Amino acid sequence: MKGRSNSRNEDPAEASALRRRRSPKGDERREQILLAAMKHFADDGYQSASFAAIAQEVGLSLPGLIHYFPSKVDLLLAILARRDAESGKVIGPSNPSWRALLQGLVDVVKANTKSAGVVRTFAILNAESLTRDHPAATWFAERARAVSRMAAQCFAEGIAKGEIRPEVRPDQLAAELISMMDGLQMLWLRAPGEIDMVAIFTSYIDRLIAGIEIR
Amino acid sequence: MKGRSNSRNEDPAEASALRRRRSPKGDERREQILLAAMKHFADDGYQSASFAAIAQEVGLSLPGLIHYFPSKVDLLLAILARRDAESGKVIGPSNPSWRALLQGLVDVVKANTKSAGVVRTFAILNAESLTRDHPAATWFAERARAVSRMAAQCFAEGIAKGEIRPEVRPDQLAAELISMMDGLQMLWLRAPGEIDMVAIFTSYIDRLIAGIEIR
DNA sequence: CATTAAACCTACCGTTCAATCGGTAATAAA
DNA sequence: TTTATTACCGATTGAACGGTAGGTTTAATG
Repeated sequence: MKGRSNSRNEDPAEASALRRRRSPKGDERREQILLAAMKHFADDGYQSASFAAIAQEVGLSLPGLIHYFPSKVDLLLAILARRDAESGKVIGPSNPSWRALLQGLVDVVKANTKSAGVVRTFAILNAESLTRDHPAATWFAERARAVSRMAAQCFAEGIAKGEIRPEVRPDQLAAELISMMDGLQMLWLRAPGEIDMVAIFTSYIDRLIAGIEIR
Repeated sequence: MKGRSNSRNEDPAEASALRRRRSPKGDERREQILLAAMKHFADDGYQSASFAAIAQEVGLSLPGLIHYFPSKVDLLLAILARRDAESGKVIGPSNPSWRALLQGLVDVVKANTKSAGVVRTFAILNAESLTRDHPAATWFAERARAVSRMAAQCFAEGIAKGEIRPEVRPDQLAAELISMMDGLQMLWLRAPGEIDMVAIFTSYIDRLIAGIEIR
């Protein structure tokens, strides 16, 4: 009884929306809101950012904002969900070689220096999510875990192929990589412009490769 | 006219306390408060921690706490000031060789895994201080700057002495070190026990030395 | 012993904040 | 055109928060 199936409209997009009416105005609003929220979270963090201030920035009252995102937490989760969707498109289920992985990370750092706003948002939220009961804690934890496992897998294959020294511990090396990237971002957040993230990370990666590869 | 100089009491400790009466009970309270505050800041961060809850933990009402620390910011700054005092005792104005510096950092990481509570407090505050107008922002920024300059100086001397490859950029290497230490702490904060900070940092430092020294 | 500061307390205040209630107006679908 | 849903708003609420006012008791000092 859930589908009357009389009209010609049966495509998946409509089916997933399930009784959800769309309006172009609403979609645009959602976009504005997510952008404004990211900006506020980037400045003040999630906890200190004011839900009402975000509403005001897009020309809405607080109830007006709540119409789109029923609570502050929902707004945060929507931002994280969108990040999932976007990175899902880009990365895909590929399984790169360890050299390609490292080169890819360098590219990521390069790209990050261009889009400072988004990067700042997620770096701030990442740091803030270390506190107790933070609504984004599990998201960042799982994300770090996934990346770590992926990288460790690459290094393990490198060892198996005889390209990487066997005494290298894949999981530890993966943790080291993540630490360096997150740490660099923290330093960069504090003094953007004073620090050359790309140069530092590149020289680090070069030294890393030289240190683990079998010549 | 600032000193009446009639009584025999003229030692510096008394002079700096300047009309301040001491009581053993108060000193003990101050100690309790600082400890409780660090615990709360470690759990929730400065912003989300409740001033009144800290008071309650040491068996005081909020005004009772305010008697000792006139505001929440004052309490935070007192914690930072104490850290300054303690690290001032330990480090001193020494100027170690770059090898001694790196070994010292490894020792610091080792020591940190023992005293998790304090470390967590400062790591959380460090991360939180990245947000706008955070009361601890300048403290952490200046601290990072000081450490960075010190390390860069060590590396520069190493290059001058012909022990380190001349293409190494001292300031960038110093930034890399700080990034790694802060990043490792973030990862460790999220899953303490799951990550072997000492092992990861040690192998990183070993590879770093091998990569920059002239053989 | 007298004085004075320390060591607290109860009661209260002003603000900020996320969220609710109960609506109205526009608009898309049947 | 009817109907249901979207897209909002003004007023309000309740809780949490940092901080103040004004007091009393305890204890150190001269």
